[in-house]
Amino acid sequence: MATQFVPDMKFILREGGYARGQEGYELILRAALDLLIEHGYRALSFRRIAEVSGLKVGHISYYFPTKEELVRALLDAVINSYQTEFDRLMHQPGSTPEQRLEDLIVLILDDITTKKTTHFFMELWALSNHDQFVFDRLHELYCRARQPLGDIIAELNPALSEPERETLALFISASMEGMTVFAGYQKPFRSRMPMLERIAIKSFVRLVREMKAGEMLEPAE
Amino acid sequence: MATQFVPDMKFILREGGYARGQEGYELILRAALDLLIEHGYRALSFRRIAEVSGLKVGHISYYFPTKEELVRALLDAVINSYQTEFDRLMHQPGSTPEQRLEDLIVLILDDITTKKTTHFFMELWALSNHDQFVFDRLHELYCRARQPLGDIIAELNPALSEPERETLALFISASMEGMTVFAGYQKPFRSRMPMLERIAIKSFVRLVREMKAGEMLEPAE
Amino acid sequence: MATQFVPDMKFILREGGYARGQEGYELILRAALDLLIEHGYRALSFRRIAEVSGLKVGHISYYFPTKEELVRALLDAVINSYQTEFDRLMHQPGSTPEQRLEDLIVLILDDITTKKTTHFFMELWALSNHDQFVFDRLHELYCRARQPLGDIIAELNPALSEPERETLALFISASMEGMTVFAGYQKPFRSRMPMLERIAIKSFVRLVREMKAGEMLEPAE
Amino acid sequence: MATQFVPDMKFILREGGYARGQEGYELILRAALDLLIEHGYRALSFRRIAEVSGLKVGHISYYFPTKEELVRALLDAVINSYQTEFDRLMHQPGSTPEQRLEDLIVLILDDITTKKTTHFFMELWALSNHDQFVFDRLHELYCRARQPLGDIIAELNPALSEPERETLALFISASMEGMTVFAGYQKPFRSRMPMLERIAIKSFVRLVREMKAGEMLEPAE
DNA sequence: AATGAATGAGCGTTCATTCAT
DNA sequence: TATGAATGAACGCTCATTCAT
Repeated sequence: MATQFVPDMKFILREGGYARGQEGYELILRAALDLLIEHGYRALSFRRIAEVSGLKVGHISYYFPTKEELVRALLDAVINSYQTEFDRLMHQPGSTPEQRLEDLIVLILDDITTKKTTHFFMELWALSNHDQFVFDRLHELYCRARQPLGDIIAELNPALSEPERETLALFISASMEGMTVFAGYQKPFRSRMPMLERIAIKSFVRLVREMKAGEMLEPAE
Repeated sequence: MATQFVPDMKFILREGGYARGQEGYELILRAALDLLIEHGYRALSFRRIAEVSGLKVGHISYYFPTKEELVRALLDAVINSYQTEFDRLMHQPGSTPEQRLEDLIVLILDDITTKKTTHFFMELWALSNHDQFVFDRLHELYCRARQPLGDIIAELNPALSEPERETLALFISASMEGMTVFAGYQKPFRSRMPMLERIAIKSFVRLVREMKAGEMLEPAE
Repeated sequence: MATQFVPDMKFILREGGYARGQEGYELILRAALDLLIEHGYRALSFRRIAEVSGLKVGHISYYFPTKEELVRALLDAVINSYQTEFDRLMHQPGSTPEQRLEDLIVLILDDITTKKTTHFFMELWALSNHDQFVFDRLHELYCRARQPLGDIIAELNPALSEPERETLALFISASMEGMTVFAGYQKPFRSRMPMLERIAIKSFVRLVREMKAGEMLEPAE
Repeated sequence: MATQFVPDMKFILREGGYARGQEGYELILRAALDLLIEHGYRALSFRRIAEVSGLKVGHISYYFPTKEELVRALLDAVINSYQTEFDRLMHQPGSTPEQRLEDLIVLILDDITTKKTTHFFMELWALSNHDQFVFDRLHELYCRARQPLGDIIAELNPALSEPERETLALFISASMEGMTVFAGYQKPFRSRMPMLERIAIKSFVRLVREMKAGEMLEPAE
């Protein structure tokens, strides 16, 4: 029934079990992610997963005894795949720090326009307000994703202290996440993402370069 | 500091004041908003609204024949209240354009740290991916909220074209929304919001001032 | 499907509600008792109650939000009906104390041979081992049922102390309950109940008459 | 005091000792009995047996293809063990018949206060109402357990006919079973069991001695 | 012998909704 | 207006059982 959205990510492997088991395990997680992205968390029920995956309801709770475990496994798998991809892409050798910063911005803002990222993270944001596990996993992911940004900032502006670099990275990261709301997948200003990208590059590069140590600590007079 | 846009919920009242039986209408929406903010969209059921409001389930579907109507009425009312407050607060006479921009930034970023705004908008973002009505109302709200920002930009940098000003306002607005994810209510970097505010002020003011016409249209060389 | 076993007892009335509601309420409890007696506690499910009563599953949890509440209401109703009947029958004016004791024994042992009493109490005994509520209600019922027995003993043998009378009543009451196991409804020695009754009368009357104060406190030498 | 009929569960072993893989068989029944006694028949599921025994669900239905077979094997084993112990303990040579009767009463009433006997037999009583197999096995057990009692009665009162002796044994046996309800394990009058024991001894000895042939056949005048 | 995979029925419970009162 | 009664579908989950490995 649902659009067969099958993300291109490697899921966590289960430990042990027969080969046949791994198939069902993956089918379930793929179906679950499909539902989450296509129809939101409300649609994430054992019965709808059964429909989409072609398995039976009881079979799903054979792999995941409770819904909580299913959700955790799903988030773990998807967040891990983001982490893996981020780690890979962000540490690739670039020429100048400016160029690497620019590449990073483009990478993230492009990712933001995908259906998967737009929908998945917006669900996570909402869930994280009422679910400690989601909150923690999300925090962990963002921390790791900010790390390469912090490294580049350290190169571009060595005068800044560690907390200052961190806060700057936070500001830039947050700014980019905010683009999801207006220029994410099928958002009203999706078409302006290229312009927003240029503004971001211009603004962030200058911000990092010209920020003076201590400057962000004093209240603006 | 920490000006709250919507200190109480008078806004929920329908025009014309208290007609007979209108108290029920208000009670329901108040309870619904409370549930949405405190426990998320999952908790927004007729039964729980009945519990919280002290009314009976049947009574709620007397006012709102379907859940969809209730949700729409709720979002309508709350979004309207934000709109009203935005319109009032953002047009208040300020000294210089810079000062007015700064005031606006502080106003929005402070509002973002409130429980109500953090939780309510994150629910809206998630819902807007699968519900056209939410999508439209949210778009409308943000358009009106960006208007005063566009006006200030026009004053600060008259050389920019209308679409350029709009895109700049979009960028700034999106950046600030993104702060919700990291420095919103009970978010991991809530305590750094003051620093983020200073960075935002510094960065946005310079960005608006120094942006050249046509600059954001060309790809970065 | 089940044999339409409809006990002749007055159920507790609900407070408030429409007249139509009382019907459904009684239908459910009657069906529940029917199932408990005919097929045991295992058969006491919302779905089987729905089948037997002709109502819908959801309707049953309208009256009884949880199964625990249903079970409690059922036990309350049935135990209350026993209490009412006991209180009525046991306090009726009899000629001599011996005659009243004999009447009581006959009353109880006859009741024990009914399907309702045999099956219902055996379920309760089993449940009471793992359910505090059942334990408490059962204890309460038996305490009240022992009271008239204690009164007769006091008349027949005024020399006994209060705890001695109580323990004697306990012994006699327990003895009679034990008959359920062998001479209850459809039990292997059901047909010998008349003989057991005569033994009981003979034995208990003599036991009460001839018991000496302090005798049951000393270990047999 | 407090002689326990079945101190450990060796009895559960099938004849022929430990064949290969028999450990599983024993583990399962041990776990099943544990569950039945600790949490009642409701807890007797393959899953919970698997948890308790450390085996896998599939493994349990390898030994016992259906739950019915498992339950029957369990009851069979446990009832057999009671039978064995009864036969052994009740035929041990005593001095006088009175003394042997007294010993028997003490033996049984002490056993009744154990958790295992109180819980196990109350489950059996309830099950026997809806399960012919349980009914039959229980009947058989009680018949054999009554035999030594009948023998003692024959010695004490040779004037009684065989059916009269049998009925007297039935009455005494039933009386003692009834003590389970009030003075069994964790029952409200558990602490009065010593007094009840003395009453039982006094009452039963006199009853057996003084019962006249034909007396229990005529209605009391 | 032992276990993982899979099934289908049933469990208590919540849900939005309809309708008579 | 307001509420109790009633419905039917779906929820997460447990169950005994079957089967391939």
